[in-house]
Amino acid sequence: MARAVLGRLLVHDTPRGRVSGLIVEAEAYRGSRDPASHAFRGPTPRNAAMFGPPGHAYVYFTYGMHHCLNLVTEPRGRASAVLVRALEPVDGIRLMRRRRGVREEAWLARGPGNVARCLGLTRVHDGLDLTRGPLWLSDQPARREGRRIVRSGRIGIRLARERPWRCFLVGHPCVSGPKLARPGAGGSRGRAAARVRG
DNA sequence: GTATCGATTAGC
DNA sequence: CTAATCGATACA
Repeated sequence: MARAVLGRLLVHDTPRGRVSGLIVEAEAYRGSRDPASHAFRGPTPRNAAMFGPPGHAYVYFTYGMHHCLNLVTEPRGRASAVLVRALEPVDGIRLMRRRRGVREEAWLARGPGNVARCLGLTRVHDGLDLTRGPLWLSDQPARREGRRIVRSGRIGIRLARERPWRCFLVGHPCVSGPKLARPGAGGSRGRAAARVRG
């Protein structure tokens, strides 16, 4: 599913307008057999949506300040989800800029915390049915602009990081990751290269 | 009850 | 590299 959602349009319609973007990076998290998954130790109030029906959202709050969006992918009772790590902004770019305080389009929805911020998502949206809106995935065919899909280890976790369940569109400017130098973020070249190698 | 850490980010 | 900042988790 992490591969399958790449190039698909993710939309959030609200009174403030429509914001949307093409998914360009996603990570799979599996339940009971994935130590990195929030569902590894069984159901809790926080991860309940992961155990719910597929096609719903799992939105969690972390580091005391960020929200992250997952798409639940397996039948009720079997926890599994895909973390949306980056979008190519399509609709509502003005609103995204306002929410992020950033001008550059490629930075708006790079990283899972920024994806949720751009889309205006919080725990309120946890459990929403993605087939009914206002948060939904477009039926339009994937727009991958001819880019190849590759996999890598997952980012930002301690356990089971080697599992190749991060998928992204090669070379897409909106993809996150340690190999990308952010303008103004000096001196991370050597360390970043080492991390990519590992 | 307290201590620690996190599917992150921005800034130095 | 670290601060920010708070809910979840582990453990006494």
